Amino acid sequence: MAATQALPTLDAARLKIACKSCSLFELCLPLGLESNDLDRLETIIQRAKPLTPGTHVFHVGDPFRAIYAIRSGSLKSYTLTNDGEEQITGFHLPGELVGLDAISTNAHHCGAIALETVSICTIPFDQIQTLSQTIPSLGQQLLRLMSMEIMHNQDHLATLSKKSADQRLAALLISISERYKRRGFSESEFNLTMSRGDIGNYLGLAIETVSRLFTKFQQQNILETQRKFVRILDMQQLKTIAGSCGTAC
Amino acid sequence: MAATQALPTLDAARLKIACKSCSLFELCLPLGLESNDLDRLETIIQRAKPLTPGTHVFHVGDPFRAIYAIRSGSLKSYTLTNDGEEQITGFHLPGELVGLDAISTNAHHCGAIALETVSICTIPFDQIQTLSQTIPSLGQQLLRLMSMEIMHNQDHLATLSKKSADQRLAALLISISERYKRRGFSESEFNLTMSRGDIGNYLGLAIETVSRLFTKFQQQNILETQRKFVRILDMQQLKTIAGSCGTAC
DNA sequence: CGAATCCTTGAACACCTTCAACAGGGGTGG
DNA sequence: CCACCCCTGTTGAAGGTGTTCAAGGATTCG
Repeated sequence: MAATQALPTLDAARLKIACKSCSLFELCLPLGLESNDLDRLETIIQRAKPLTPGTHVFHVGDPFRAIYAIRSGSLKSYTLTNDGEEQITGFHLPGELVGLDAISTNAHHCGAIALETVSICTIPFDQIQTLSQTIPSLGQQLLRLMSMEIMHNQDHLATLSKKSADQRLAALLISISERYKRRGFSESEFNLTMSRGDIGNYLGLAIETVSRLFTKFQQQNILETQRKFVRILDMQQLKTIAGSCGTAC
Repeated sequence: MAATQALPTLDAARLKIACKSCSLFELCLPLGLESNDLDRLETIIQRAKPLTPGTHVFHVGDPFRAIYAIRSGSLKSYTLTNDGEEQITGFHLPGELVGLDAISTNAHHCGAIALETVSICTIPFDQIQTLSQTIPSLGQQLLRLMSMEIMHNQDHLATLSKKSADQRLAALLISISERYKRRGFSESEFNLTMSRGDIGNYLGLAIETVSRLFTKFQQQNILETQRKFVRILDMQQLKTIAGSCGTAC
């Protein structure tokens, strides 16, 4: 059972500060694991050098070997449409997993690119599967995370299908704000790590429309922006715009 | 509604002809299972009376107890937007699983409604999890099916984000055609089980737009339609419209 | 047979896109 | 350090695609 071999002290130290002391613990794959199971998970996790902005974590079509958790920084994931255009499917913050869509085909259907300097935990999939057989809660957490991804995609799908441009941008800003908040950062001030073009691509809008919306929100005193920096001045109104459901949400 | 009479011998027979002889075997959850493992899976699968059109398989917010496989007929699944509107997230044919999005929250995020008379296999989730611990390939197949759902949602997301109304309807018709074909039905003639309103809702278009597109495709001799019946006359052109990538796809 | 529902068609309008030009940083090289 | 260039982002005007509003036709079901 304890395949964990004695490790050099340096590695042990590095591993020790890994998942157990990671502030993202409760958002990430290890959630729900016992301490000793966590130790076993940590032995299979690989932590490489940070990636520089614009670097691929994996490309579309790459063979599927691992899933990836973000330790710090942010990513965008994208698919290619059949005429070769990029469709951004999500922006990912620390604690989130990417690469889950590759399980069924054994090849990455999405690509993932660093939006800023990013630290990644690489988790080889065959080893997760092996571990899951003796750590049921690991497999369960993997299922939960995949289910969350399905839910999130469905929400975004509804956004693209039904909402106006204003609503879409408001919803994105709120989503980013809430995710930063959960990670202990300011919910009202942050730097967008993605370009206007990325935002437009993700929201199904032209880049010019996104730009105009930022201007408009600023004129309405909902936001204050300087290029990538955003300060939310009126969260309530932003939520009203996003949800268009009066005061309740 | 009517009393579910216990018919022991009939039930036993019905269970016996279950997954092993089901024509959907290779599309569904049992794929990849050994014969004896399949027997064990079949003991937990519940097969109730067919549902009548318009009946819910499960509602939004229902506690999560099981996932559901379609034996015959078709379903639509939908989420509710925060202002209470229905957003259809998918149309489902025999062999497909629904309810996978509920795993993370233990409550159904989507609802599912029968579009016609539908036979359902109910697979209690706690029992799948128990079984998966001794049948690894069952857990793997579940992961694969969830991954496929993620991929499918991402494709649809790209459709809503980038494609024109013509492209969206063409893509949907091709998707339905291909899925019928894989199940041994005609790829060029079928009955749409969903309404124009459902199609519009799914594709992010007004019902009037959908209606006009059907008229247009008919005038272009791509389709022949009589209300819900569709005959595809020019599959090649339909694919060209959907993909807008010349002759290749 | 009538009512209700679903679908179709027409016309005006709105929203967002496209095209075009310009502004403003950030980096590089002189 | 400044000038220059490139890239990103902003702004304006025109145009198109799909929506909305409105009315009429078809089908189903009681």
